[in-house]
Amino acid sequence: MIDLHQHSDRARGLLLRRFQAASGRPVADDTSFTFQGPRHTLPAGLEFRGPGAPAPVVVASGIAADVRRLTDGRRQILALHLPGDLLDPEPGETAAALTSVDVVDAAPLVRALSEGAGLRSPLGQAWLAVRRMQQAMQRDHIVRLGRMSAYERLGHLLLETHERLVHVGLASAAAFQMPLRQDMIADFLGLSIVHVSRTTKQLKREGLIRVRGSHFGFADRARLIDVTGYVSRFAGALAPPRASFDEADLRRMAG
Amino acid sequence: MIDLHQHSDRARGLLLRRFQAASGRPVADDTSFTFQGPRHTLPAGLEFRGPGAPAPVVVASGIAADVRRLTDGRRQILALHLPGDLLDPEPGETAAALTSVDVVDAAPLVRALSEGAGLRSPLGQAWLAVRRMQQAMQRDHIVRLGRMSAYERLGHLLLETHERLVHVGLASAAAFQMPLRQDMIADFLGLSIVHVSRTTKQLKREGLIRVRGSHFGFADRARLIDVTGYVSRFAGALAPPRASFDEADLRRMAG
DNA sequence: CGTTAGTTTGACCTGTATCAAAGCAGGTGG
DNA sequence: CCACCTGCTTTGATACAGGTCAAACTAACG
Repeated sequence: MIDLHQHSDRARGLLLRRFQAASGRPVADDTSFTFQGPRHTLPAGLEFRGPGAPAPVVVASGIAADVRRLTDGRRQILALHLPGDLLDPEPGETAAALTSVDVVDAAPLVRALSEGAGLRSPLGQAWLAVRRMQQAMQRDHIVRLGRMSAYERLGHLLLETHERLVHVGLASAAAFQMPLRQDMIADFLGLSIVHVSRTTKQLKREGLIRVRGSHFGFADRARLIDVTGYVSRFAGALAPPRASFDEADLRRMAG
Repeated sequence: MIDLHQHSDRARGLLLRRFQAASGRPVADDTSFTFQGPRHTLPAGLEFRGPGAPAPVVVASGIAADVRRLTDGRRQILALHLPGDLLDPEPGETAAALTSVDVVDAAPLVRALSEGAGLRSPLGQAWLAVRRMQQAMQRDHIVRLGRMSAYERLGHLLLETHERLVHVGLASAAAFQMPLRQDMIADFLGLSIVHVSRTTKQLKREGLIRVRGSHFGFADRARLIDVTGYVSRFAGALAPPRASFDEADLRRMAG
């Protein structure tokens, strides 16, 4: 009971930080929505297809991902969902819990947006900002896979993941707990496990990162940003929203 | 004048076919919107940033694309826009005319949707279907780049492009005019120009395709679909939504 | 402690890139 | 009508990034 509330509060806090980071503006901790149970714990390895029963959902802890699997077993991770992220697999797509994942139903938020505040509200704008950011990262991912070397891909991913964690308060300025195992990194970056290991070593050797277990630190973040061409997709980096079609997004989530 | 009208009508016809193909339902040729000038011709090679002057826009002829360029000149094509497609670059993203491209302003359509028909209408639903389809193809692209061989990538692209052209009436059942040069294909598939040439030859040699200039034919489409794992993203092909991660699944996968 | 899941290393192989040159149009001007 | 561009594709030779296989290492954990 108490546990449940702590969980919902945590998810709420993370989500609001996320909104703030994506929109670039503080989002008042208004009372237009609250999360209440049921809270689900998805065991590591669980794969499920969207739209799910409690969907969309907010990740409270653990790492989820959108995945595709080819007939011969090859796996490609399409996107990562860190704590505070909205998880809402498209119809026909598969999502997976990479680690054990706690989620809370985001329906109250959707309701608050479609009935109450609306997309014009700060909350609504933040929601849209998050979606735009997700799509921008999806495009980043295409570039990473299509035109970057393993070395660049890994550095880029580390910078992106770190930044996302920082913005929900789960990492300090120059170091973080990497939440992905090497096999997941491999399936995300389109590489083999072995090569991820070797590439990590190379980044270390060349003085760009420091690693102890799953704890990563940036030894020379500026240079890493330079060599990977990393561009932040958070607030400041995004142009202001366009007038048209805000409605579309809402309906998609609602219907 | 007359030319202008022909152009707008053509764009309108293509767009409606596109809507129909994406939504899987005939879209009545309602009069809720019409395209009128100005019609732009974007010269081949032009790059521009969204949101552009006439945005969104419908491609009437030619090929446009969303592109990213790395600092050292490497280019990655994120998505292709064939005739009948909506082109609406995100803020901060770059679009390019790969060939000379004729476009018409899609504002009338946008107005019709936001003021008149609404998203619940057949037209609105078709619009949403197109957007969903674009996103599905974007995810396909990630898989192609991350986990498929050059051979698979190329075959997959040919099938996709052909299908898209068929649905706007620009290709017959088993052959089509490939609208992309090999350097564009390379930048789309994350390959070198030379390897695209070699891979094309291999597909030919193995009896999957027939090529004469830019005219491509499928010699054994079924086998090509099989070997590339191609899945259509057009209407009928979308899996019906399934209720998911109910407790049953959780239990089953828990172990 | 032994067991297990994850990472690292080494040896080797292959897919794809790179470089450079040669073929092949389709158009232009002489 | 030929001769020559110019833009695109193809071919060959070679190099390298990244894959595969298999074994050794590490660390957490019962």
